[in-house]
Amino acid sequence: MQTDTICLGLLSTGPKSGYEIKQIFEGPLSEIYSLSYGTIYPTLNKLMDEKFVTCKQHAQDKKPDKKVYTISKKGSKLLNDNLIADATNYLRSGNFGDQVKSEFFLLLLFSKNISKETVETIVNQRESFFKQKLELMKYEGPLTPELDSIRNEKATQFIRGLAIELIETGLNYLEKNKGKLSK
Amino acid sequence: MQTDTICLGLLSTGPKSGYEIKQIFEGPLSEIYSLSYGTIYPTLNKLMDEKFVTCKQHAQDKKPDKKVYTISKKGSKLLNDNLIADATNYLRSGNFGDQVKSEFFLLLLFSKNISKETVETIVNQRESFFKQKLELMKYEGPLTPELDSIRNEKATQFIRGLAIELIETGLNYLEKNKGKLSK
DNA sequence: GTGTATATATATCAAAATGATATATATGTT
DNA sequence: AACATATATATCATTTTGATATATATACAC
Repeated sequence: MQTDTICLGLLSTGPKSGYEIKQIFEGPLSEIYSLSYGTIYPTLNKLMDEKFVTCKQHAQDKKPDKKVYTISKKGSKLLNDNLIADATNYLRSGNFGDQVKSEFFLLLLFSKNISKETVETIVNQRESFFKQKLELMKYEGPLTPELDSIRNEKATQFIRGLAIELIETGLNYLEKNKGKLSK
Repeated sequence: MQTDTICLGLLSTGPKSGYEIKQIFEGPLSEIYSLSYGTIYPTLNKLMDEKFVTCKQHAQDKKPDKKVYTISKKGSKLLNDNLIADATNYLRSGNFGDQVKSEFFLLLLFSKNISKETVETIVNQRESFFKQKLELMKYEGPLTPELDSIRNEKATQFIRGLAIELIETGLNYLEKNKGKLSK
């Protein structure tokens, strides 16, 4: 799926800034996708040029202007067309797996060449990182309207439930089996 | 971690061709990393130029020559140095999460715009794909020596065990909760 | 028997994405 | 006083992807 479509999809639940789109990929959607600022900002500018989104600049005290993007009718049409094409291509492709890149697991894979103490630190840091992430994932309290519009989506709830189970599975596995690495 | 280091790490368990490196990222390591041919072949050529690997060309009846790469002493030294630096940088970075990109979950996220039947087909295809993958992951029978050298690594066993649990978690979640998507 | 698909194998390259850096300010911490 | 972190956007060299090309064998359907 192109980044255009992803941004339009996120904006279809309510107006957002580039910074907030990035936050979504560091929070509720971090287990299913990621995007860098270097992709998000040029994409939003391109969508603006082609009138798929409109932009309101909010002056803020002493912080850079916040540019909040809203999807246009033309943008909604594009989103719809692109999603139908993407779904068809996905089924045609025959590739139903995800792309994963894990620095953590590569380090474990080649851990023969790394000191035992360093490997232990790496595993411990991973565990506390994901314990914290799990708490954030389970958080039900108030959010900014931008993040709330995503959280309330049926599909987001579905994805969040899965993300929680995947993190718990990974965490339990690490705790039970990490001894096997150093043995 | 640079692609150089990843290729050297895989070659450190035994000589392999570019095609076999790709196979590893489609099989036992697919849940933790991925690389495309467009990255693998140029990297192997670069490693050759700089004498970090040597290459033996095996003529095959009517198939392209198979180029089997072996790590050199110079390459082993580089692997060791790079891994120590990568481990240090990883701990310093504070970013202990993985990078994930899932076309499947993006399609679910934006499934409002996709017909109910198409969404059902997408979910069913995903399920049969991962059921097959699970069987492959659990396979204990004979393998080519190249794939066997990776499978026998302690760390690979560890990663394989986790991959199996993650796939099972994902599969069970889909089966239990897919009804919630269309409701 | 002829077309189609898949598997073995490597190579290349335009287009896309990353990750680092820059800019600017407030707040909190050592 | 120095340093880190959070809010916010922008840019760009380097890296990666994903598609395409080349070549042959096997297997399966029509």
